Amino acid sequence: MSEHLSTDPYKGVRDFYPADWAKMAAMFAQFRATLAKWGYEEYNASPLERAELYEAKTSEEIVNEQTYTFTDRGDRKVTLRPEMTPTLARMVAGKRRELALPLRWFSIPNVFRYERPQKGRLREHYQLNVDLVGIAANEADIEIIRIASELLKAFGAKESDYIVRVNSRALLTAACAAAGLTGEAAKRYLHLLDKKSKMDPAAFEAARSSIAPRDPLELVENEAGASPELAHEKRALLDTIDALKRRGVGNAVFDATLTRGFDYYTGIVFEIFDTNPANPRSLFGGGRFDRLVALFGNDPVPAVGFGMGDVTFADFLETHGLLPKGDGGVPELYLGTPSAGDIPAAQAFADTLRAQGSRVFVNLTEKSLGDQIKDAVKRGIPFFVAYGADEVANQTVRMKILRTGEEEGLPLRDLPLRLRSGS
RNA sequence: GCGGCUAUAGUUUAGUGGUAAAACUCCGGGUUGUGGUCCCGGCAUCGAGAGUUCAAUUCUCUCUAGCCGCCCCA
Repeated sequence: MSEHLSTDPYKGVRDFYPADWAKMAAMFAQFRATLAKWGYEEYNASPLERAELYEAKTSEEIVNEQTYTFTDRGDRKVTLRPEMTPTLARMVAGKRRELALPLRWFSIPNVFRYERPQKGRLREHYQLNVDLVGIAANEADIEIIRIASELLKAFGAKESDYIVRVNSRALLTAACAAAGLTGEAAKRYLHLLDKKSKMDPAAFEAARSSIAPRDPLELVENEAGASPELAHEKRALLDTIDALKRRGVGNAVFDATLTRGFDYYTGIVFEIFDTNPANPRSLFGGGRFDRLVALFGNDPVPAVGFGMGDVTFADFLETHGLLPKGDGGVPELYLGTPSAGDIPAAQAFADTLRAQGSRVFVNLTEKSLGDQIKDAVKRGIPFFVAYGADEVANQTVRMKILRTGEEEGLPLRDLPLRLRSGS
């Protein structure tokens, strides 16, 4: 190993060999098909962004310690995008006047984070992002959460397989205000709340009382009437959750401890969890970010959306036996050549098949036909046809169905149609 | 950033203080116009470096990498 280059991919990132990418592509195809039904359009952008895009907009720890940031030769600070939402906000702000709101957009970007890889967490992953931009009303929140749920169902998941936890940053902010917490103190409290489910109750109480004399969470649960703002936000959130339940998301629940890590959320926040105890990870996370676009100097543009990582999602599908296989565009026909001299004619014949839509693999080796058949089997190609002097002379071929071993004789010109009818 | 475990052929694994075994894969041959069986042969400086020893793949240390926790979470 010392004198050769390593064949391993860089730490925490993956190679996608064709069989691997076929699985990813099958997953993405399902995303695209489902989102198309809801009128969502796909966009994309470069993974390189100005570092300042993330400063003070994402979360300090993430930016300082968990991004790939470097200085380019022109002395610009550059960051590999750790998430797509700031890019979306930038793109929306950049063409604010030309874009017809609302925007229903989605993307499947690769995003990067600099941290130690472990189960379900890598340094690069693909993340489906779905956003509805320009609608402040809770109809937008409902649509976005329904889509998240519908995506899972499109893969065959049942409502018992996952749970949709919903909360509201506006509600939490109102509760903090009612408890006398604002600014930094409120932020610290939210951070603590985020960890509550993993903490010992006594430890939480101890930490909480040092920040907040009165627990805002208690106000949310028992004394919403203490502040009109708080009562209003709680009512609004419960209405939204009720609407979700009535409209196809029967497994939506209110969870007052859900906060999400990003500072830019302003309203509803939600996460979808696998209910299988073996895979207790958050699958989707999202929320409303009504002030992000305005950071670019425009008028505020309300927006709500979510992100979902391919690694945890594939784990979910696998756990529940729902992973689509995907053939990855394996060729339909292996065109064998009795001798190397037959290759040009075989390619020419293959051209006529390709022109009619067939996926054809032409042998380029000098292997025997027997070995070529073995090769076809190994590649998972279903049909084999030898093309040489005999076939040209007779204008017929013998097509071998490798799965069964049967052979069919047929005229050359019928081959495309035969391929289309499958095995 | 902290901790635990692991590292032997392309892959998955066995094994030993006296330079390694198997299965599958791959390559070649038996078998140069039609596969899946079978048979034969080939493919490993045992992660890197240092130390102990007559001798290290094996023991020790350092490094590197991978996996798994913690932290944090997109």
